[in-house]
Amino acid sequence: MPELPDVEVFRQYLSATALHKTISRTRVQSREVLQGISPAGMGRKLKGRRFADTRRHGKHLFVAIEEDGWLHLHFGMTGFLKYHKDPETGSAHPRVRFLFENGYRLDFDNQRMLGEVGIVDDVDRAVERMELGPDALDISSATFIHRYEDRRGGIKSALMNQEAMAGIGNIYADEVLFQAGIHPLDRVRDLGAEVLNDLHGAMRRVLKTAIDRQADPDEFPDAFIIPRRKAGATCPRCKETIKKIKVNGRGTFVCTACQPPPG
DNA sequence: AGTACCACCTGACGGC
DNA sequence: TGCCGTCAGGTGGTAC
Repeated sequence: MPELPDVEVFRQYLSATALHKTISRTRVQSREVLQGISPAGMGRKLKGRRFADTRRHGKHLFVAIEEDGWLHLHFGMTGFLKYHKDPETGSAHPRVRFLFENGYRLDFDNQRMLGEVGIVDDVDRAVERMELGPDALDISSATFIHRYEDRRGGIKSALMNQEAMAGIGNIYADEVLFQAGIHPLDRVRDLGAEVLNDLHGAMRRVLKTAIDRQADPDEFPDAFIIPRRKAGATCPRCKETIKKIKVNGRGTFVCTACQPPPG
């Protein structure tokens, strides 16, 4: 699930639920997801402290630990957060749990364990170390054009490259390209500054709309292609049949009428 | 610099 | 019902 809009919704959720509450203990159910810290180390770092603030960069979420560093959460393909009180109705795969003195807990659920939980001292340095590009909602049109105009290769893989720009994954890349009327296999170099500028605008609109709708495809506008990610669905714009292709090994949905394939 | 392919994990789904 | 291949909204390594 988690691309930029999903992680932004997680950030807002955590901010609304788990900030400023004293942590009584942590429970690590699957230590494979811990990065660079032991379960005991995690417990020592958090016990008796409170989460104080949140930041997001691309698909990464950071949670300030009162006066001492940041919790770093990365969700992989299957992660989400759940703040709840009842151990019975909690999440199905809670890999790490943060228990609060008020009886609630925040679960880091991560079915496939492709996510990561760690501690970092400084968010900016962590972003630098992971070699993440500018956040897709922060990047200006000028920087966007600058970073892409000389790239070789296809536009979809470029949008998904987290070093070029952070936050876009397989699903939202398809949506952004659909909204911009650009085929995922178009060569970046052939697009030109004007088209890149349009693409940047389409990207901002898609991301903001998705966040407005809580990243819930059921709430997306009719003009979005995300809720129609299945072979044989019809294009919301022209009613042609949506095609499924592979781009860099990833399932990719296109309307070849609205997104003409490269020559 | 890009891409193709495999790997990491767990689970759902369709075909036989 | 059971087994099997395939696929999945992420990322990293390696080989070309």
